[in-house]
Amino acid sequence: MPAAYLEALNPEQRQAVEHGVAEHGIAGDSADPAGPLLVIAGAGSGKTSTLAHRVAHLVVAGADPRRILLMTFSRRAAAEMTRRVERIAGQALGGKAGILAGGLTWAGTFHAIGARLLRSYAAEIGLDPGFTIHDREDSADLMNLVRHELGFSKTERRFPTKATCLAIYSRCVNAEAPLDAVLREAFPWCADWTEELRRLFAGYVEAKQAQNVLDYDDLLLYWAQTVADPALGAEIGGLFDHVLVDEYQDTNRLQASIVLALKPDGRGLTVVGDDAQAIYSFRAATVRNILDFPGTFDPPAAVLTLERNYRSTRPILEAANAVIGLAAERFTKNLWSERESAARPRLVGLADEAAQARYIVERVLEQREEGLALKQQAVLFRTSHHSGPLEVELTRRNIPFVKFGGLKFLDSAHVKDLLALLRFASNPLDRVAGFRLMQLLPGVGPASAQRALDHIASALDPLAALAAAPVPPRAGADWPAFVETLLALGGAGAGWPAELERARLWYEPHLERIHEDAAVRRADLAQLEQIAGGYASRERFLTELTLDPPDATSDQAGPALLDEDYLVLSTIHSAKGQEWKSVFVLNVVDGCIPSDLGVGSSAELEEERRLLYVAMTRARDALDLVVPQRFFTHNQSAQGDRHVYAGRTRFIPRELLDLFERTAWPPAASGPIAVGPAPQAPRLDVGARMRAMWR
DNA sequence: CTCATAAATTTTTTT
DNA sequence: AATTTATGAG
Repeated sequence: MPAAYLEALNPEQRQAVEHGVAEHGIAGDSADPAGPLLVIAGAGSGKTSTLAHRVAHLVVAGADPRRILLMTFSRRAAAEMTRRVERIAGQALGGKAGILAGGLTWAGTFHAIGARLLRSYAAEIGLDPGFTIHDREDSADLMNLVRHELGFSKTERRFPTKATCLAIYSRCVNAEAPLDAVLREAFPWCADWTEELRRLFAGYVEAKQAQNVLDYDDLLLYWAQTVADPALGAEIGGLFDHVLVDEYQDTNRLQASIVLALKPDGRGLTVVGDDAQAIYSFRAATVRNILDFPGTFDPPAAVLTLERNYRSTRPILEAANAVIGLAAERFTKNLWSERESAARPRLVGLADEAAQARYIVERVLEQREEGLALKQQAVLFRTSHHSGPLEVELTRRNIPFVKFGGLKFLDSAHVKDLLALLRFASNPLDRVAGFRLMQLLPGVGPASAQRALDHIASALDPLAALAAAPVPPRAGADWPAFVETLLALGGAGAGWPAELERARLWYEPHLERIHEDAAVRRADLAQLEQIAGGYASRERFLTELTLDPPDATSDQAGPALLDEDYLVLSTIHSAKGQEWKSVFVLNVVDGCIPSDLGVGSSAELEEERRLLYVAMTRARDALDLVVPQRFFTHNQSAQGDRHVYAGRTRFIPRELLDLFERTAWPPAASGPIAVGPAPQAPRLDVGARMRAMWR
């Protein structure tokens, strides 16, 4: 008797769920799971649901949930997946749901899982288990320190910036490619610096090790190196009977190495993805992983394709298919839908970004009147700052919104200062944290900070050494308080999260002194304390916060907002895997999609095309692509005009136009009447004419 | 050596 | 528009 939850699946989904799982329990026993499986799952084809069902089905059939490794692209996806698995399996198991107790203990991102494994295997690979994790900015700061030490900051020609150096380093690691190849392919303008970069990276690696610090890439790199050892690889791989990987098209070579080292023969391995939705090659992800997957094994992996789309109406899907259909490379499937609708997606032409913002606000409100909650609507854009004018307009009209992607609240200086204090107390060898902290004190600059850090670097008890170190000449009265706070935090301390309050009390006077807008920033710190309460210990807090930063920012920040209705603003990248009833895409204009920067190579151009495809396939019932004739741009050329006149994106050429309903806004018939109190564009821009006289 | 000011240089997207 | 480097005063 097949389980009820299987009945809801279509034949392909069901095959994917049942692959290698016999009617009565897992084929053979759990030590001998099925061969490798690749599921190609198109947009909206029920991918998440299928994967969740498969995991649940494995558990129902007797697999131990604690021996299932489930790796997702984001923390949010992991949480969603866990929730669904527990629901499905809970229902099927009924009274025996106790089997799920503890649930899926190994569900998370590659980085989070890596951090956890490395902490427990630290001793065996010569790593101090107390390591701290640097986020992107910390890593860049450390890179900068090394760059300074090597004297690359005062070269004749400008050396690449710290961020660029880190990006190059990161790509070498993640693509498993040698430096010269990376420079040639991705950073040609830095090719002259090959030898200097090599020395820089060598220094960077040494600095990280001396300070007992890992960066994002290390979490994967150390993991890959560990499982590359046959004995350790077998041991760690042996922890798991089943390994499932979501969004496989957006993994890079390093991640693929890890997966293959865990399960060399592919037994128990399932990967899911969609080659048409690969949008992370800038992070060294490669579609080859998914395309080459079946042939990696002997016999090759089973391949199942999910082509039925349950999300979008047929006209929306047809338009999206047409866009991706023009791609240089054919994809592995064709999506179809049975959701009929008369409404084609709209292609809306309007004057500029201000009009674009007003159009969206108006349409969003209109749809809400018709009963569509704000939460069911989303605005997507290519780059984070494209939503600027819209955010202004939304704030002015009092429409609540939450923005995903772009600047995080953790990136703000004051939050980083406070976190640096906690990190430095936990790991006094973390120079980046110490360097940042000490310079908060008046009279302490880079030189004094360096000296103090040098003084404690080789000490057995670094904090004690700091207390004994000479006080920087101009630090004065602030220094003893600083040291005292560190000692208090470094010892047993007041416990968590009381420690954070102690840290804040030290920091607040400095905050007042440094920042004009201290009041606003204090509110952020209060919020941080709120968040901190949710973590068991300082270690957990610091680790998980860097790996999983709260990913939404909103104007009227605060947890209260999350209960209310709000409009979603998101970069296309952050919108991955999500769906809304109504979707707006901003700036569907050449120069934005594709981005001006993305037209260099044809590979980059193709990725931009997939990006538009991903954006379009987020929509269930309504899709508006907005095309401003004129849009604002900065630093395109040194003194060039800041307005750019651009046409519709090249990804929607004339022959595709019939798939869209083309409208102009405001409607021509409405005449010169202003809509609401919104400022109209001037009829005549006299100032622009005056400026033009002299060009 | 620190701190303030002026000049120069810039490539989105994120774990 | 924002960040980093160079320069000069104290």
